Amino acid sequence: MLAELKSHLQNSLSQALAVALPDQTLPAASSLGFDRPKQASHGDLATNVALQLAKPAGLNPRELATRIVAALPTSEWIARAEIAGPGFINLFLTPAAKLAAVKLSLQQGAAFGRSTLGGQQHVQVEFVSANPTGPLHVGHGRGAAYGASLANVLEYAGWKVTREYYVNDAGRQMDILAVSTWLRYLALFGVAVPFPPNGYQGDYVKDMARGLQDKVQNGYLKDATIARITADAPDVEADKEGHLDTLIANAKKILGDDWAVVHRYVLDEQLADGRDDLAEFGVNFDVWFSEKSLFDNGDVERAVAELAKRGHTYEKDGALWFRSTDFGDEKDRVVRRENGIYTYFASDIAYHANKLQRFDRVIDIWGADHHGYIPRVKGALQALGLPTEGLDIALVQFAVLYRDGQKASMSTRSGEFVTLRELRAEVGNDATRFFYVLRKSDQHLDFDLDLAKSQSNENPVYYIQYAHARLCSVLNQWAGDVSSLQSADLSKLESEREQALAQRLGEFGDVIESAARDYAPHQIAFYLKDLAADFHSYYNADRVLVDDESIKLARLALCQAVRQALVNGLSLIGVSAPQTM
RNA sequence: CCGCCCGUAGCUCAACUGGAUAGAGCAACGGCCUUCUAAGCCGUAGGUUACAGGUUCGAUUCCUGUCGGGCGGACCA
Repeated sequence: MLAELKSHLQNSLSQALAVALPDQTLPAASSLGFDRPKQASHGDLATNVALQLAKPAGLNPRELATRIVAALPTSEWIARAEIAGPGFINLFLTPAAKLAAVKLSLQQGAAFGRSTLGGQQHVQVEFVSANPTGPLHVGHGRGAAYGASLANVLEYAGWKVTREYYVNDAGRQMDILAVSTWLRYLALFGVAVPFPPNGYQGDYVKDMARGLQDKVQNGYLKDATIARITADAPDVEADKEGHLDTLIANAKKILGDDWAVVHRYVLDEQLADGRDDLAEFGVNFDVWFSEKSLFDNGDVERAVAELAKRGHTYEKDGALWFRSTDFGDEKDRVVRRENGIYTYFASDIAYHANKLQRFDRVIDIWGADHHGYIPRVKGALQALGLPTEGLDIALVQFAVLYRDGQKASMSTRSGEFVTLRELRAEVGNDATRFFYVLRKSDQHLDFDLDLAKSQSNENPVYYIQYAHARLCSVLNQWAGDVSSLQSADLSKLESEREQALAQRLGEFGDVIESAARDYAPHQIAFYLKDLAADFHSYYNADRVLVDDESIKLARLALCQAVRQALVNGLSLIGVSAPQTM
């Protein structure tokens, strides 16, 4: 409901409460809420204050409700109030109240639905953050769609938002990618080292190898031989991880300074690929934050030292442990290994410490498989004396792709994954974004490829877009100046369907705030479906372009107002609003 | 064995954070195109909200237990 209407109703109700319960301490007007009843006979809005205040007041709820209604001041917004059920107060609104959103939408245009809920606080949304070791797959796609939509919604609801991608450019995985690429490169010159089973198998690695060849020809061939590369390597069957680590060590030796160049090359290639992929998907980032930079500038060392200084670490078996069990974790965690190398966890502590200093609020979007990580991260921040209330971690459940009723598998190493790029090419960006965001993020997602692809009424994404196209068509046929519709006489909108549609329009701002508060952009998709449904129903029942000029203008005003909400809402979830279909 | 998420119509999912007779889409069935886009509309049918207790005026929602599914439980990331 519109802010103006809401505060009016809150004040009216508050006045009535003061009369009905003169001796009670009453809730603040701004805390009074209203429900939207499911049934039309229960009015347009309902309040349960009488049920809630009955007990402290020592009255029965219906009696209290009667007193409140009797004390309710008369209003141009409230047509009447009724008492129902155990003590609900049902409010029936006047047409003027229901239609108020139409004018507001016309006036505010692209800002219709914006809110000041966030108070311009600075929030960071960190998402995707996939290892740049290969193409993004459909699981990353869901995190991307969710994170981008959430960031948009928060921004629209009055936060200052920074979209950030944490680049894991420091770890062993990048080394594995670099050595995988180099081995493929060597193979181009006939140096056929047996490819390790736990290396990166995908064709994109071979593409990068050819890219290296184009760049430097045989410049990285050095004096590599199978014998030198596999020197001192344990048997693959017995110890494949050790085998791979030895290959990496030998590659570093053979390549010398060029190792860093190859490493940098594969990183840049994969980051650029991911960035392009995401940009085409309508997902953009303000900051690409390097994990490696945390090591280079000493942040990791400092964070661990601070933990130690505060007495939350101990040494055991040559490694340095963080006593995370003191903070609710199920076991203590290593931050620095026996070999002196910091764990991923250590850089993650430094990263989160860094983030909490930069922002009022930090939202991490993680795959649900990382849930076990939460206690140790929050524990470490607590141990550092940082405000963990500022950190929210939103888990996104897996997306499982179905094709012809069959599960499609996805494993990066095996190279048999369905990439985000393939998915987008097959399904289209709009349907992909919509399907991803149509489920609550903590719900497992069955992504039905055949349904998403279908260009038919089975596909829900077209339902909303079609409503928009119809609206455009009507407005185009009228061919008048849309801005003139602001002065239309809305009292001509007398039918129930028109008022219901206008009322739905008035809920848009509530949905934005609710979606922002709950980190739940799916609510917007559902709202848009409802709004489109109300419009389709109206469109089918009544004609817009009628002869009566004032009625026509009023209806066009409603159309334009609804169209604006559809455009605004669709853009938040990254779906286009086509003018024709 | 332990921890987290989940279980709602045949299928895929909602349910305004504890409200009234649990709602949509698809699939099924019956209607509506010489009039602004039929990718639409109108209607019918479909439920013991996994199960058993508990909390209270009131539970899909909160608590306990059972069953079932997913994911975790590295000096990997």
